[in-house]
Amino acid sequence: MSPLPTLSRREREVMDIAHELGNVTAAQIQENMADPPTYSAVRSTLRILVEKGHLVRERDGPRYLYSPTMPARHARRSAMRHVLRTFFRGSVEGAVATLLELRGDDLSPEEHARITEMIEQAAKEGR
Amino acid sequence: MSPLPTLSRREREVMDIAHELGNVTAAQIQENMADPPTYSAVRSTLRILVEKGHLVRERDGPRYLYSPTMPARHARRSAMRHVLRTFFRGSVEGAVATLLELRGDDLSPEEHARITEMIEQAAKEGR
DNA sequence: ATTGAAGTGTTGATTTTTCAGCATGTTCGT
DNA sequence: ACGAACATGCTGAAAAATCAACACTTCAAT
Repeated sequence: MSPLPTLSRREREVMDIAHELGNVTAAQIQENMADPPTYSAVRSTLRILVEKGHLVRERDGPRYLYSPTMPARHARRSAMRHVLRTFFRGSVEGAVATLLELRGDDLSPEEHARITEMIEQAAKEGR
Repeated sequence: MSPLPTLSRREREVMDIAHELGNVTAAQIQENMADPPTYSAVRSTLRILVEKGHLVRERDGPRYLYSPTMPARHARRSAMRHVLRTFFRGSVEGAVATLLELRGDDLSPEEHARITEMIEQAAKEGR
C-alpha cells in the first residue's frame, strides 16, 4: 500500500482533467489543457501517470481510455479535506460560506431544501 | 495584471503551507514540509516564489517573514472553485455533503445553527 | 488494395526544478 | 567582546520533467 508518487505540474493538470471528465482519451486531455503541447507530449505524460499508478488505461476499440485509479469518492474527499485544512483552518462553516458565495444567486429552492436536509441529518447524527 | 506563473511541485507545497499558516519564516516552512530538504533548499524555493510574485517578504527583526500575495479571501474562493469544478461537477450540494462527511460526528449544535442560517440566507437571496 | 487519418511505442534532447555548499552577515547570551 | 547559533546571498551540479520527432500500426473510405 505504498502511497502514489506526487505529481509534477503537467501531471497534475492532466489528472484534474481526468477527474473532471471521468475517463478520457489522449485527444480529450489535450483539448482541455491550457497552452497544450503536442499530442505526442500529452501521451508521454499519460504514460508516466500510468506507470506511477495514478491512471489506468484500457482499450476502447481503436484507442485507449484513461481513468483515475483512485475511486471518485476518495478523490473528492481527499481534495476537499486538503482545501478545508489549507484555506479554511478546518472550518466547515467557512467552507460552506464560500461555497454559497460561489454559487451566487443560483441556489434553487430544491437545492436549498436538499442541503438543509443534509445538515439536519448531520446534526442529528452528531448528537 | 499578468497572471502569476504556475507552480512546480515543491513550490505548491510551500504555498499551501504559507496559506495555512498565514505568514511564516523559512524555518517554519521547512518544519511543515513532508520529507523536507535542507534549509538552504527551502530558502531557494522561497526566493523563487518571491520572484514569481506569489510571496512577499518583509523583515521581522533578524529574519524574513513570507506571506502570500493573493488576499486570503481570493485564495479561498479560487481553491474552492477549482475543487468544485474538478471533483463535484459544480454541484454545491455534493460539495456540502462531502464537507459534512469529513466533519463526521463533530458538528456542534452551534455550528449546525450557523450553517443552517447561512443556507437560509442564500436561499432567500437566490429567490 | 490503397491511401490518408488517427493512434501508438520509443527515444533522446532541452528545459526546468530541485537541492546543497559555501562564504558572509547578524543576533544573543555569557 | 567573543563565539555559537542562526540567517542570508549566491552559485552550480544533479535530477526530474517536458516536449517533440520518428517509425510503425490500425482503421475507414474510396
